[in-house]
Amino acid sequence: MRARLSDIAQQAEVSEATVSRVLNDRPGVAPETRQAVLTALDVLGYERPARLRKRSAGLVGLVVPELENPIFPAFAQVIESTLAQSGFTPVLCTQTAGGVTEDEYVEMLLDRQVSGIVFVSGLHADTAANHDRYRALIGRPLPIVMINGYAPGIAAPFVSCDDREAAELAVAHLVALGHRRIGLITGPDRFVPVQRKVAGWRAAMTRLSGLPAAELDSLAELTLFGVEGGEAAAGRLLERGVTGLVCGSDLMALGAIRAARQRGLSVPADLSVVGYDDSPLMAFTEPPLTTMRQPVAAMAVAAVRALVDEINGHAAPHSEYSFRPELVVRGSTAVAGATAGADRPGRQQPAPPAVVVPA
Amino acid sequence: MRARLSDIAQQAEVSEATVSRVLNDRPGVAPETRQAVLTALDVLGYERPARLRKRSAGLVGLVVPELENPIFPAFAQVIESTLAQSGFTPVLCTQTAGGVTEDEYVEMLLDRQVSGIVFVSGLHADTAANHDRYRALIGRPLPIVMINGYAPGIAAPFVSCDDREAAELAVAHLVALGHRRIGLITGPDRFVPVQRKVAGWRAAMTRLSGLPAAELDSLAELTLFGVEGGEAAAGRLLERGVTGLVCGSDLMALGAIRAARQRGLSVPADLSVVGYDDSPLMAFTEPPLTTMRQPVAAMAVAAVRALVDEINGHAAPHSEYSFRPELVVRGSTAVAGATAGADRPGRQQPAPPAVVVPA
DNA sequence: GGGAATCCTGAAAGTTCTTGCCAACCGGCG
DNA sequence: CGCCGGTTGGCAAGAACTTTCAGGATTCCC
Repeated sequence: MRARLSDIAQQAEVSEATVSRVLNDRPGVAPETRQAVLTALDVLGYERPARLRKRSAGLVGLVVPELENPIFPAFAQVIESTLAQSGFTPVLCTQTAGGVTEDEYVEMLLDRQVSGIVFVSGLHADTAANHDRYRALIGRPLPIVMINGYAPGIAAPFVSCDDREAAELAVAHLVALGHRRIGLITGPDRFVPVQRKVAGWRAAMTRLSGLPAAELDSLAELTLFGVEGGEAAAGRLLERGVTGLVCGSDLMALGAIRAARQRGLSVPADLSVVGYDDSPLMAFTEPPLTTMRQPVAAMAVAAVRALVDEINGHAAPHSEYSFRPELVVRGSTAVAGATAGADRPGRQQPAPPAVVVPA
Repeated sequence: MRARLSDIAQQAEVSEATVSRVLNDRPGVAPETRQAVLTALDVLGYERPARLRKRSAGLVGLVVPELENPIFPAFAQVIESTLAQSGFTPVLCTQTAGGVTEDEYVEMLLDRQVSGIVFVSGLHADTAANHDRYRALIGRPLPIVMINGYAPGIAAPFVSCDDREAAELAVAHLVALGHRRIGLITGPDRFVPVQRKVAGWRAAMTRLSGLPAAELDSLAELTLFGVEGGEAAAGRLLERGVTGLVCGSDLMALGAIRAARQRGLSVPADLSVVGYDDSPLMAFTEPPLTTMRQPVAAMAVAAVRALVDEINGHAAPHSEYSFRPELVVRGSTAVAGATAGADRPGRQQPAPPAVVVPA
């Protein structure tokens, strides 16, 4: 049996009339009385009308694919604090293997009446996915913003790091160190950022490495994201004689370093590795990872600003904001052909400060 | 003016009686008619009662303090997938500096009618916080489970890693390597896990190190969580001649290693460092970090199982489930007095497999 | 200290919603 | 064709909720 007004009135020691006033958010009730009624409401498990729920507006969904790659917690953290500064309450939704899918999360967020949704590396980055889901959201209308990925025909702001440029800069860095056989390790081909990195790598290799185009195909390994994928792919590429590797994520780069070590090779003396993301802790790895930094904070601020503008009715430009990656030179890249242990006696001494080379 | 039953009946082209039947979820209404009424409800913006909202049940809040320390994403990921397997939809809430507080998140979760809440390292671990908030939740009643922290007088299941044991094992490991002046670096004193680590460290030091009790006080540094806190504290302890350090988190351990390097010391030759958590990527750090592993998966499963039991009305024991930490020996600890570069020529070769020493 | 204005509250009157009953309608089936 | 089960509308009684109105408390001003 559901609680009735009379029950609540009894619990709060007021009259039914007062309870009714509180429930309908009408004036003429003292704040303490109002609070007492609300408390009684909760005690008896009475369902509050929506208007009494604080900030039911101001909720923003944040959908990220996973938390294992530290770049995603990093994005989540920055976006959340930026949203909070704008007065919105973030609701973080992360997919898990065999768990809740992006669509299910979106449905839940719609039920919860969110004001907008930020997608980080979601299905919008997957060319094999149907993007009608996003058009449906925009049509409701519900403001959405996409980070790292692009799909044509979706009238929403896109915020991306320039993957193509990142791959080109990584290749250029390795070429400048004397490398020529430079492999690429990244994720499955259906993802937009992967395609862009492949394009950038291929363009830079064609321009700078002097390798014949036919040979390039054998130096690109598209594998699973994560340490293990990088490890497996690096193993295959090392057999093809690469001395430099451009990786699509820092985790893949760590996997590649592990693969090299397992073959008795030293990084960076025998193999130079460039990561991608500059996710947290990469300065503490062995060796400290040279990587392409995504400007996470700037991207988060841009995404939140665009979303807030849309929420407030000021349509943001529905184009792609492209952010420049920075090359962060640490210890995983070195001049090609340097011998292990010669002038690099391990990294026992204080690590040299990272050199940041803006694009 | 709010929509009335008669308006909805008109919109759906049915009678008021039918609308009333649908609203109260009573039998005797054809599925198509029911759907038509629900549609009319949404068209007119009538607020549906909770029971008609899709999957409003099955939502579980997951409150974590931050995402910067990788142990928290790790917990979140495992708990989320465990919850998903039990048919619950996790809602992850992370606090951010200057952003949403734990209480605000809890209030939002209550509004969203969650079935339960999991707190990871929340205010329940803070002895300076008022724990009435948790008693109020339990009184609603709402099932809650706490991870890593304990507060007496809260009738909820607690799931913790045995901090005291972890600190003792870490000290024992360092003592076995010949260290005697072993410092402790951990967070502010008001947190339960900190107090327990201090107690464990003190007990083990008294038993094993031979140092006078009076001297111990100067070897414990309570500082801020995070890399910078560890760095600062390690600097102070190095001046007091420690050769081994037990740290309250992996991030602090990384900070401690950085502090040692900045003073020209080598880890582990001049200073051995033990972390805590075995958060992801710690096998890739320089040097690979010796650390006390929290059994994250086991703890998550236990916490979720307890919560699901409570949600289903089978009260779980309201005591503390204490999980044993494991010592994971990697490269940041070595025999005391070993000279830099002598028998440890850097870690250029494949890292030896980590040795896991269960408690 | 008194009086008036204001705010808050409860009783009662008024409105909306729920429920039970029954008849009407519809389609399937013997 | 007529029976039958399921569905729906009409109606009315009554329950639940809202609003009105007047009384009581508080405060402020003189």
